[in-house]
Amino acid sequence: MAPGTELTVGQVAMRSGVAVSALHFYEARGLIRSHRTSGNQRRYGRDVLRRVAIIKVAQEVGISLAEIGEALASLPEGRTPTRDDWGLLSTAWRDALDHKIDQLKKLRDGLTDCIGCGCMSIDKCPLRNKGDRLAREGAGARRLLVGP
Amino acid sequence: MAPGTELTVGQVAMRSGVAVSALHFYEARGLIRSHRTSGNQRRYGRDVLRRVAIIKVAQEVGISLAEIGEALASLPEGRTPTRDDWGLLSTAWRDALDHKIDQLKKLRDGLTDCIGCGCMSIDKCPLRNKGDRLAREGAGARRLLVGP
DNA sequence: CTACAAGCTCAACTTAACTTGAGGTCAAGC
DNA sequence: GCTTGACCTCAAGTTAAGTTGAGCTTGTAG
Repeated sequence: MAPGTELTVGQVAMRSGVAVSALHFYEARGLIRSHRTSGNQRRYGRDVLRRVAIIKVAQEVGISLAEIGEALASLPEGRTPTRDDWGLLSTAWRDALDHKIDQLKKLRDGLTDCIGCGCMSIDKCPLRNKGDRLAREGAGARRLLVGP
Repeated sequence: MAPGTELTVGQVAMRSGVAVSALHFYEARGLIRSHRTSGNQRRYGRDVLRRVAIIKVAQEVGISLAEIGEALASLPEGRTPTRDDWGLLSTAWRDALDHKIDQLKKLRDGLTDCIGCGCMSIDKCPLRNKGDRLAREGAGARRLLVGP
């Protein structure tokens, strides 16, 4: 296949390290897009690799598909995101990430402190209280942890 | 209630911020323990609050109930965990946290880089490559956890 | 031109971590 | 002694993020 050619699901799967079924799934969820050949087979533009990469990385970090979907929705459909598109997305995410990193650090430091503190009082334990705050934030109806 | 008294599920729920049903659930999973009154109602020792706190915090960090259960199993049954018990747990978990923070930073930096880099080349994109690496790592049957 | 690998759809199953509900029991206040 | 609210059990439902399988179509290599 000449470079620049469109990709089949299988190719995307191989290159992205994501299962074909997962790609179908992402498409059903609107996270990626494809068009079809005359024979009804999916064909993807190269931007899909970028999108999938983003999805995976974000998931590693515990961002839900729903959230990822919202972020990706801000990218223009069908064309490879431009520098500016990227800028918007990544700036927004970076802020969220910064926040999250910060919280995790606090949590970590809390843990470290708790090694020494004895923490007999649940109510005063900084760790516990942090946990509460995070729990409240991160949890819609439910939280699934692939992550955070 | 005099201090030192045993707690009912409702009380534990209120004090720990966890639903009664979740407490039942944890008990079924062996993460916490109770004994019963003559009328078959659960009564918890005070150590349960600490355990629940641990469970919640660990979850924040992305540790599964199964793993938490294993860790808690190493704590002596029935008594409030000591400082040393805590030390072991929190050291291990802090590593998981560090890992997670690290991943978040990578994602953030990847995003940041991508603002400027234009990243038209998927193959060279740092984000992409990170994604690949992660994909390979977690690829087994399915990954659910943060793995250290 | 015919295998057979890849694709397609759709429904059902999976796991984690709970929640909800039905149907029945216990205990404390009036 | 009765009513009300907290408990109990057990089964079934829920959400996320996919996977698996059946049954059928495409496309490509020999």
